[in-house]
Amino acid sequence: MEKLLLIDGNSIMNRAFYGIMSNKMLTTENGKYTNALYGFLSILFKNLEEVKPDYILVAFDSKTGANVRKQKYEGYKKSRHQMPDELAQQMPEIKEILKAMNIQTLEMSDYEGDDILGSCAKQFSNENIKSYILSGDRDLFQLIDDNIIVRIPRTKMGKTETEIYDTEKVKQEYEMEPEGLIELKALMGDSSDEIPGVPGVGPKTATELLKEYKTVENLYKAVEDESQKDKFKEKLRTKLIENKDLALISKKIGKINTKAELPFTLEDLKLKEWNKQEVTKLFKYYRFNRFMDRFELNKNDNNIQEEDKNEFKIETVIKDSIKDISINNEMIYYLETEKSEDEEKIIKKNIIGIGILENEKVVYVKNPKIEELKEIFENEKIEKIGYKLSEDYVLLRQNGIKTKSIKYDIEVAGYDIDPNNVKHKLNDLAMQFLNIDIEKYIPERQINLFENQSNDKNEIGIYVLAIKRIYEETKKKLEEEGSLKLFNEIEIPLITVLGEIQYNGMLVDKEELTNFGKELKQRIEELTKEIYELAGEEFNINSTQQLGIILFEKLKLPGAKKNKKGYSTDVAILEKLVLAHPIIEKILEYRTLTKLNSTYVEGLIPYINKKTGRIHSYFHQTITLTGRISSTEPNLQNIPSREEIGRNIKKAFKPADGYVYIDADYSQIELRVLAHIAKDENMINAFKNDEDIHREVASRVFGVPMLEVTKEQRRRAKAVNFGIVYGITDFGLAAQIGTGRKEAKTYIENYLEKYSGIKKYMENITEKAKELGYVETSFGRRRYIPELKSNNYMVREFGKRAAMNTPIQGTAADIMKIAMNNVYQKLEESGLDAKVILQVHDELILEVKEEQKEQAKQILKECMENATKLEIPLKVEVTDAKSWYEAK
DNA sequence: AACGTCACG
DNA sequence: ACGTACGTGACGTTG
Repeated sequence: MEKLLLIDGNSIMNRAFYGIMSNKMLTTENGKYTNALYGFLSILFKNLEEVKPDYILVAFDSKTGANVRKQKYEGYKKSRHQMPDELAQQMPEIKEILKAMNIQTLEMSDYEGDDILGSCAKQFSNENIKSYILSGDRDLFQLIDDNIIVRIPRTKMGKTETEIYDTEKVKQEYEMEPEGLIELKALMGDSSDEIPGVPGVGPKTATELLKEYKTVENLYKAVEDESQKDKFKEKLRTKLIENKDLALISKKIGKINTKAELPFTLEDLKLKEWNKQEVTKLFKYYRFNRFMDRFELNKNDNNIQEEDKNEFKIETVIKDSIKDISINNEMIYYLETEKSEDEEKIIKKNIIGIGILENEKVVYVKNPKIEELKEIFENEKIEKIGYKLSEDYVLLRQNGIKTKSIKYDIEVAGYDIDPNNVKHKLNDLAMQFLNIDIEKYIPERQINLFENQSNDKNEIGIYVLAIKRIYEETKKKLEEEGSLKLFNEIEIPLITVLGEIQYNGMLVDKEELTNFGKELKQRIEELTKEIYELAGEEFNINSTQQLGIILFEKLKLPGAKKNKKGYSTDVAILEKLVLAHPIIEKILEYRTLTKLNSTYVEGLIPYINKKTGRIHSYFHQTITLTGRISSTEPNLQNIPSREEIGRNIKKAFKPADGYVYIDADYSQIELRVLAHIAKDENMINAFKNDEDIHREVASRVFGVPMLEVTKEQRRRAKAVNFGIVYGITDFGLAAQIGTGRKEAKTYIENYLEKYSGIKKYMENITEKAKELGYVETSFGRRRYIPELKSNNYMVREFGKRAAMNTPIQGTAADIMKIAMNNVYQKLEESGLDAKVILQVHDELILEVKEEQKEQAKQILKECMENATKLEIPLKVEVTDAKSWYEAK
């Protein structure tokens, strides 16, 4: 039997583009993007290997392809995003490459790629020819039959896998024959292509209906038959009847055309030899070294590739004990771990090996002994250099090892060089800084039941070598950027503190949380009933789409605003409608309570560690663009605080018996930083005099004496203060304080006039940012802002606001980091029974032995206030409390 | 996976 | 004329 591989060119290019998009390195020297090309080819090669086709075709959408369907329904693919330029550029290029590979491509005017694939598959397949359709698009499932299979590539952890769909699989997943999917889509629609379907009918309903009626036409026969009226819920029947047109049109446009007249025979699609010379030329141009190696295209011209390969090699030897390794004052290492199911672990991983650089070799030790690890990791004379050391810190800490002398973390280095580097996998760093795909140098893991150790050492060896090289590269870059001080003095010490914070965790009273959850659920149930009652029907209140329809169509409430998916129903909108209908306040309360329950009760409980009774969140140092820390699994930096009802959650956070919390927060740190950076006299004086800053601003902006500032004026001034820090717009401010735009504009103008230093700063910083392409904090933390160079006005404006905000938010973040380092240091030296357990940007919490609280308080306050010296003092408020709730 | 929404600073 | 305040993470719905 012969095989025909049919490839959906646009779809695979799309997948490839988004799949490996953030690998910045996938560009040629002159900055051309090649990621989609590379990804497409990877997927292509994989499928060629797996399918081993005899015939092949790649189909592309034509420019006019969607028009035919648009004529039937104007909404079709209407708001589909235009292909980004970076991808569009690559479309002709892939066609050129395919041509060099002698692979037939086809685009036909008035047909979409789908139609070509469908036509080929249906017209060429029979018992002797099997078709394999390769696409990222599930719409093609409707084509599946005994001789047609669909293959969907997925990227999983950087590797591409293929999901294979045949008739059986479709039946399993959709409970119907492939052909039925045409009917399914006709009823439920498809938002990505903007096929309307019948509004209000989703996958569930549609599937049920089709089980009985098989086709849309059949269904309508029954629906329109008065005698069968009882077989349908009344609402559903009405919906179906009202939208019959939509259903029929949807079916038409959802159905792939399999009748296109093809300009070739199967014979024309025969797989042929490549034009090796052309392919080599192109691969070289695009720097697809990996493919060149793989297909031995550069065999004859012995060039850089071979050297490269030899260069990135290191001898790895196995030793039984760490003791057998000679380690000097510096240790470049990689901890090998595996997932652990142990519920009691804080980070659910086990250490299963370690690779350490020893002179020009890597030594690999399998299952290192804890005592031996302890000896080296707690040795202050051995400076540690590695990757993701905060995680290692906790991993070792939970084995009773307190790592000392952390010197260099390549992940943090990559982040400090450019926080836009979102990818942090070791391989991503290697790609970026070494221009090397380290996977390439790792021999495939052999599955060998008897001796599965044999290959680990080589893998770990490569990792250690990569760490060493990246260390050398990033160090140079940090130096060039002038960020070495920030890195060495702030970021590196912080790794330990963040590790400690995660290890320490926060004790949470599960019972208290559960009880609060019960109260919430009870009230939620009441509210649900009341809402159904007021709406006159049951619906999913959590569904913004359904809610929007109830509010703005059924109840005809005013002020409907559309977003992408329907009506907007956020608080701002709802609050304006409180008086318009009694259902609104119920919905607002429902929203608040379900949020609390699902995120902070149900969401938090599973994170309480079985052994410690504590929540040990991650605190990430390499996520934000400004230098702040972020917290996940769970996020402890957004525990409710502003509203009383939500604050109750904090009652469940309490110190261990005999301990108290010491909670300190910086007062107005961002505005103080702004005053300092902008050197604005009025603002500096206000802080020096310890004025109520919002009142002071109100007084100037509204031109009234301090004592005559009204509550409302203060509220507005406060919003202006916040707005200024964010890079204010009149629109944003107006939305915030609920006034007209003009009024907001006057406030801003008044403000900038009174605080002219700030006005100057904002002008200067955007100017400078445009010129240099980046902004910096007072401590030399840099953020590149490529948005400033965008052709799009909106994007550029955003860039300006980021340029204004980042030095402020970032400097404040730096100050807090310094304070954290100093607090940790001082607490260690003092020998107090006190632990740092949480940071929330301007708030820092310790858990301290009750008798020692005064000493700890003093240390915390002093460290925070004296973290740095600004034009104005830093003010810190400290309290002690028996729960987080009480710390106000 | 994307979106809307909402919790925090 | 357009569409907008900065920085995060989690959840539920929808596709």
